[in-house]
Amino acid sequence: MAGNKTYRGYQDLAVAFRARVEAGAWPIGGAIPSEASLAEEFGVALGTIRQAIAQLAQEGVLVKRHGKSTEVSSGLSGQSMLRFFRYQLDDHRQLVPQAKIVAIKIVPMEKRIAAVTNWAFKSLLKIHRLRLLKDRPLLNETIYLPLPKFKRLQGLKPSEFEELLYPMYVKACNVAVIRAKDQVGFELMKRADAKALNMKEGHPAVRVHRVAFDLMGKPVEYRSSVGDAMAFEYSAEVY
Amino acid sequence: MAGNKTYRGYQDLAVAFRARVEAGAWPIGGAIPSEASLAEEFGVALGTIRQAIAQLAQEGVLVKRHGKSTEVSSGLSGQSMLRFFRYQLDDHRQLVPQAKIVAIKIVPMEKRIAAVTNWAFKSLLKIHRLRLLKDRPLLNETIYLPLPKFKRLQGLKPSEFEELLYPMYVKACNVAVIRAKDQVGFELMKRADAKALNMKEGHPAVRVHRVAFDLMGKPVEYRSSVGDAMAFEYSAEVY
DNA sequence: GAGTGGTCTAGACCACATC
DNA sequence: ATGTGGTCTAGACCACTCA
Repeated sequence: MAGNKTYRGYQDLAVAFRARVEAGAWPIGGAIPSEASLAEEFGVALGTIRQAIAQLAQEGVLVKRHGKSTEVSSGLSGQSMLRFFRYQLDDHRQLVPQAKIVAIKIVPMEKRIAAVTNWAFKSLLKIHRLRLLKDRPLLNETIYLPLPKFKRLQGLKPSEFEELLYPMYVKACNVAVIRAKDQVGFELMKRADAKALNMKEGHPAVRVHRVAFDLMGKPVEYRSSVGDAMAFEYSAEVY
Repeated sequence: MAGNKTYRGYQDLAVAFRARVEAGAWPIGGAIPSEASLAEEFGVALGTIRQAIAQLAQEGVLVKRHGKSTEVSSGLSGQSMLRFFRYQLDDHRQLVPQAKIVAIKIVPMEKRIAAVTNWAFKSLLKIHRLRLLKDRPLLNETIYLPLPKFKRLQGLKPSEFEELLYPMYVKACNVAVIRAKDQVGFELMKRADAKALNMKEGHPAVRVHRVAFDLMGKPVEYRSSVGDAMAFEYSAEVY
């Protein structure tokens, strides 16, 4: 029915599927057509469709649900930096993390950000955000978003922001973050961070620079998070 | 020919293959039999064998070589902690990292180590090791190895150790490390670390605790590495 | 029970590495 | 040229989800 291009293998199918996601034909969080119907549509065997889907599932673009459907991933959710803090370890687990938007403004592109993100945009949405636990500020975050794509956040009031940003990106801007790269470094706390966190300037601080990627593998967010180094414990897997 | 057990799916095949690796029937770094011969041996279709192999390849146990063979992984090699240091970034890249074994001894199991590794052994091989760049000490490492398995390292002289430990584990003890979990934290440098690194006690320090896993997914090494926090930059991917 | 993804088969042909 | 892994097919049957 639809297969317009010359067919050259399941990788081409994966590309075609990706294109549908990008075009919005397969919306974020929604189910894609069944394997059987795709096989018919593209004129290939079921196994070939399955191989293409398996690859995209592996990359985190699609999520398979046995007996139900295969869906377009709606991205990361519980990946907050807050999980690296070891405050109140013995305390009750019922702590509700809070988020407070301090400021939102538009700024011109900065060179250092363009360098790590490869963004060619001219202006950025810069969001200043505080993360708290039991009303105590733990993380001072600065978030940079490319403006064409995230313009719907531009006019929002701080109170209209949700606690978790990634799910909010999906709803407000149709962007799903499925992968990120973190850089964890150490520094002496700068005045601005110290003020926001109610700590002393020069106190040992941890700084995490994160670049987040969407379903197409393109960088969609740059974030810098600063907190108390002595209470931070980062964990990661190495392969 | 060999299929002794009741066959219940490709996951059972994966288990059987893993068992062969563990038993040494398929030696580390060596090629396993061809897919066709395995299909015949186990009395299943080629595709089923391929699925089992794909799973183990995904887990890092096997490595596929198109046109050649599928091999048992010989593990990580270039995963040194030294890669997180940003000394002489503009300098020539030709820096040869060095490693110096300071001390080797046998110690009784420590509770905190048993807690994170689940080891039930009674004694450990404790290796004190220094990592240097241009003769400058950057990392002070303490490595704990369970003793039955690593007894062949016990009698070695410091000079007989190689620069990279993981490849050495393969050769000397038939253990391949294919995965690890890192925990990155900050602390004020303790006297012993400061002395080893030629720094001042109380200087900001980074500490990485690592648990390394072998082909069977079992923890085989616990390591604690301390360095100058100001020169450290850890990077990781988030999924 | 209908529909979906998961497993398996038997066989064909392609792509790569090696001699 | 031979042997290995990689791709694809067409069809069967199983396992899970949900109305």
